Amino acid sequence: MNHEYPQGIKWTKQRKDVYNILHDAAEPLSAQQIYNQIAKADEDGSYAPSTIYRILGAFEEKGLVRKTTWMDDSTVVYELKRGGHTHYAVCLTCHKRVPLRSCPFAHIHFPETGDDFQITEHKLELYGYCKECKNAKK
Amino acid sequence: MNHEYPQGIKWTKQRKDVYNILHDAAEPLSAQQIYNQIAKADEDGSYAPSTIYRILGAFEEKGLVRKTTWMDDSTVVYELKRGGHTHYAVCLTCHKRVPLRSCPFAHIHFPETGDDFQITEHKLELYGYCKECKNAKK
DNA sequence: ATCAGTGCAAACGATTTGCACCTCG
DNA sequence: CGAGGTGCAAATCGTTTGCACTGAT
Repeated sequence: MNHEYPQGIKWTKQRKDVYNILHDAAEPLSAQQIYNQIAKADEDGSYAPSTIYRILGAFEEKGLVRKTTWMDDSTVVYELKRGGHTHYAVCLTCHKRVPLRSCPFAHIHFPETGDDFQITEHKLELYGYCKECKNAKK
Repeated sequence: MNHEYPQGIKWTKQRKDVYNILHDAAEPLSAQQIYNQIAKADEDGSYAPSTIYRILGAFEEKGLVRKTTWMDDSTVVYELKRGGHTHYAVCLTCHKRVPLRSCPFAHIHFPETGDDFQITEHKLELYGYCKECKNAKK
């Protein structure tokens, strides 16, 4: 836990735990995943599920986290807002997710939308087959 | 209803109705939206919600529809698989969706994924502010 | 001390499932 | 006629809410 907790919010034990889990996560997590992780780690009884949801809601309001869903799965997931953003390639067979090492839009302009729509963010997911599943199919 | 129904599946009245609605839809629809549309149009009592879900599930298995979610909203939506695919720009204020008139990846290569991941599909959503909401903010 | 945060259990909305009946092919 | 589809109601799953209690500042 060698990191600072952002200011302007009350840091209870529960909130710190959730924050730490998101901080160490390799990819966006659902409320359930966070709950399970806490339940496993915490001997002294875990938190109420509702608490996790409320904490995530509070984090979102404060702009600490980004709320999204994977497009192939309707579960809501949360990720800490860091400097940049990451896109993923998702395997259609084993559902493994591989982060892209760069954003294809870094130096590319977005297409016109017809009206003068002002683009500020974007989300991209690639789908296909990972090395293992591709070979397995042969 | 001047269109053919794909073969290899039993075409009940209910399935035809759902198919027609998806056929005429401008964008992906949720089971609820389809249900509501049928409930409104059909005087003679509408279908059981479960029927809509089962029909959509059957369509997906047959490869007739594509199942997705909007990334800013966890609702599951379905769209008929047609020739191409469409991306949308979503207004962060009024949630209006504007279809892009072309896919930015039409002539652009995907970034490396590290492993040799074989990309077959992709999904993109742009976020920002539509003309009206952009002006309203001033 | 005070007010926001938490636990618990009940409420909710979307989706699924079991079972008896009905219908397309 | 027979396999598969449908309606209904109960069950499930993720998430939200009301209320009394607890804890951070």
